[in-house]
Amino acid sequence: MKRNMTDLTSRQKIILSLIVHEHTRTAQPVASKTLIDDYGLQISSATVRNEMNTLSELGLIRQPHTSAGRVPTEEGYRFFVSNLVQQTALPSATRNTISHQFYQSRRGLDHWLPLAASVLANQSQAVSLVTAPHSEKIAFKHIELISIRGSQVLMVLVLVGGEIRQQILALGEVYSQESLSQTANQFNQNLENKSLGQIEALEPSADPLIQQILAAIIDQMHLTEELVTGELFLDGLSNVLSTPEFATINQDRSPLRLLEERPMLIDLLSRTVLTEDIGGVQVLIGGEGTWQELRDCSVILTRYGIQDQLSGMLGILGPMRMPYGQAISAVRFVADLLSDLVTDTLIE
Amino acid sequence: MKRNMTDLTSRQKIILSLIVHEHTRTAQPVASKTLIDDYGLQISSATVRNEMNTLSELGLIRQPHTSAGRVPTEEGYRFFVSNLVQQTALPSATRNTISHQFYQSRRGLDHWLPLAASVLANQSQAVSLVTAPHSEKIAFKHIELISIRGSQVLMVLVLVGGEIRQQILALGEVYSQESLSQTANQFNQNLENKSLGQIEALEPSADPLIQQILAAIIDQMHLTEELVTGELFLDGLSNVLSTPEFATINQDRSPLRLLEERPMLIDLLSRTVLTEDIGGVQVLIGGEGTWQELRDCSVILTRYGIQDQLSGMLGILGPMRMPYGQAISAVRFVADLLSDLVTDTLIE
DNA sequence: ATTAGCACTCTCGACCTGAGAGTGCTAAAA
DNA sequence: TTTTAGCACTCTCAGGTCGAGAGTGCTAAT
Repeated sequence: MKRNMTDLTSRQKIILSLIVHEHTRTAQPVASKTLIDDYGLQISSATVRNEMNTLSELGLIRQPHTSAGRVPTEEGYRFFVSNLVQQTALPSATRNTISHQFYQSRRGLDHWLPLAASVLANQSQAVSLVTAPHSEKIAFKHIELISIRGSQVLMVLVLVGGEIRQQILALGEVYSQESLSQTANQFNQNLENKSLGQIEALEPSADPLIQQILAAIIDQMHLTEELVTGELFLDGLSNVLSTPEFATINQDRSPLRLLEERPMLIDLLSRTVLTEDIGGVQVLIGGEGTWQELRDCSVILTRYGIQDQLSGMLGILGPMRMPYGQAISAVRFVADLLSDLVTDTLIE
Repeated sequence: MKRNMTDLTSRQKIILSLIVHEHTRTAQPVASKTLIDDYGLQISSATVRNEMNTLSELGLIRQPHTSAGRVPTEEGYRFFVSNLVQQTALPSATRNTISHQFYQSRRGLDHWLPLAASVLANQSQAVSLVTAPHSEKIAFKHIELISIRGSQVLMVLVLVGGEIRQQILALGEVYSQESLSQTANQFNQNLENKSLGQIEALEPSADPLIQQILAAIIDQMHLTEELVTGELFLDGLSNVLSTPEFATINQDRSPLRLLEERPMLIDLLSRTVLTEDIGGVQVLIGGEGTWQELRDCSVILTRYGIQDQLSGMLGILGPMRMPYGQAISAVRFVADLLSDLVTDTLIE
C-alpha cells in the first residue's frame, strides 16, 4: 500500500503540493480553477481536473461532496510529508533573535523550557509541547540536608544529569545542622555516581539518621526512575482554538481533551518518540488509527538532549492541514537549540 | 446603587434564587411556569410574573427578548452571591477522600499543587487556578555549591519560606568541591535569615569566588522578589470548553485567551486577591467592567498560606452561571487544606 | 393581593428556492 | 495520444417564508 515517488508524474506531484498548500492556507476545498488563477499553471483547468481524478483514484485527495473542490486525504498528507515537503528554514534573522533569547541570560532549564514552548508555538502556529529532560539512568550526584524547624529537614537531592528532587523529612528526633551537614557529606563521598541498584544493595546502617535519609534517597530515585518524562510545558493553545478542526467542541472528541489528560499525552509521546534516536523527527498524521481524538490533527515530535544520557522531547500538535515545512523546521531548530543548551550544562 | 437585603421581599428572594438555580442548570431563560412546575411553588404563574416584573425593574433579571423567560443579570448574580447564596459544604466522605490524597504521601508542594488544581477543577466543574506560595519577604536560608564539570558549578539556593532556586554558574576558574563546600558553609553561617537589602549592603570581598557567588545570590533573590506569584497550575479546561459561554470561540474575546496570557492572568490575580487577607474569598462577576474577556464569566479567588509570610493564591474561573454555593465551598476547602500543608512544612 | 384567561410577540426549525461554484463528460483541437 | 473548450449536471448555501409553540403582559374577576 505504501506509495513511493515513482507512482506519480511530476505534474501530479506539483498539483498535489499546490492543493496541500492552498488548503493549508484557506481550510477550504481547492478548485481546479483556483490552481490556474492563483498559481499561474500553464495548463487548463480541464487538465488539472483530469489529474485530480487520478489523484482521487490513488486515494490522495477527495471531494467533500460531488461538486466541491478537492481536499487532501490523510494518505495525501503522508505522501506529501514523505516525498514532497520542503523544509523552509527559518530566516536567519529570526534564528538569531531566538538564539539570543536563550543565551542572553543563562537562567537554566526552568527558563528555557517555557521559552522553547513559546517559541515553538509562535513559529508553528500550533500547540507546542516540551518536556523537561530526563536521565536514562538514575545515579546519585549530591545531597544536602537543611534543618528547617524542630525535627523537620529539607533534603535536596541532585542526580547525575541535573535533575533535582526535594523533600521535607520529618525525622524521629532533632538534629543539629552540623550533624546533618556531616551526614550529607558522608553520603556525598560514598554515593557519588552510584546507581539506584548499587545504592539499594548497600549494607544497612545502624544509625537511624542514615537509615532514614537513605530510605528517602532510594524513594526519590525510584520516583524519578518511574517518570517516563519530566514536567510538561505547553503553549499556543490560542493558536489553535479558532481553527475549525478544534472548534469541534462537540463533546469529548476534541483534541483539546487529550491535552488535559496528562497520562494520555505522556502515552502518546512515549509511544511515538521515545523509541526514536535523537535527531529524527516523527510526523504523526491523523492519529494513525490509534488516536480517535487526533482524527483531524497532526503531531510532529522529536527528542533533544544527549543520546543515552539525558533527553527530553518536544513537538507540536496542530490541525492536519498545517504548514509542514515550517513546522518541521521549527521543531528541528528548537530541538537543536535545546540540545546544545543541555549539553553545555550537563551535570556529570 | 448598592442593593441590600431589605430591598426585596422574601418571596422575591426565593424567586430570584430559583431563577439563578434553574438557569445555572439549564443555561436557558427561565419561564414563570417552570418555577411552578419544577419547584412546586404554591402561587400561580401570574403572580410569579408580577414579581418577575419587579425584579426586572430592579435590574436583577432580564429578558433576552420580549417573549422569553428571565435570565439573571450581572447585578442579579451579585445580589445572589452577596445575600442569598448558601454554601453547600462538601459531603464529609468527599472531604475525607480528598484530605487523604493530600496527606497519604507527603511528597511536597510539587505534588500538592497540581493535585489541588485537579481537585478544585473536579469539584467546581470549572477551570481551576493555583499558584505556588511565595514569600512576602525574601531572605537567605541556605546555599549549596556543587561542582559539575570543569569550572561549572551548580548553585542551589534555599530561601526562607522554602523557595528553591538553582542556577548553573560558569566560574572563572576551576575550584575543588572541597573549597566550594567551604565557601558555601561560610555563606550559610554569615547570611542565614538575612534579607536581600542586608545582603546587598555587605562589604565587597576580595575573593573572586565569593564575589561571583554573592552576585549570583543577589541576582536570584532579585528575580524571586520580582515574582508577583510563583508557578501557575491550571486544570479543568475541558470542564468549560463545552459550555456556551466559552464556545464563543469568535476570535480574541474568548476567556480562554486570558488563560494563555500569563502576564494578564497574573495581573488579574494580583489586582483582586493580593490585597485581601488570607481567609477572604473574592467573587468577581462578569469582569466587573475591567475584563472584557470575562464578560460572561465569574472568578472566585482566595489566598492560602500564612499571613505576611508565605502565601499563594487559588481560585476558579467559570461561566457566570455557576453553582456558586458549591464553588465557593470548594475553593474554601482546598485553600484551608493547602494552608495547613504549607504551615506544616514551612521553612523558617 | 391574587389569579384565570387571552391576545400578542418573538423565536425557532422546517421547508423552499435560486444563485453560484465546481465538477465530469464529450467532442474537437493539437 | 494528450489537451482543452464547452456545457449539462449536482450540490451547497444564504435568504426568505411560514406556522407552531413558548412565554409574556394586561385585564377583569375573585
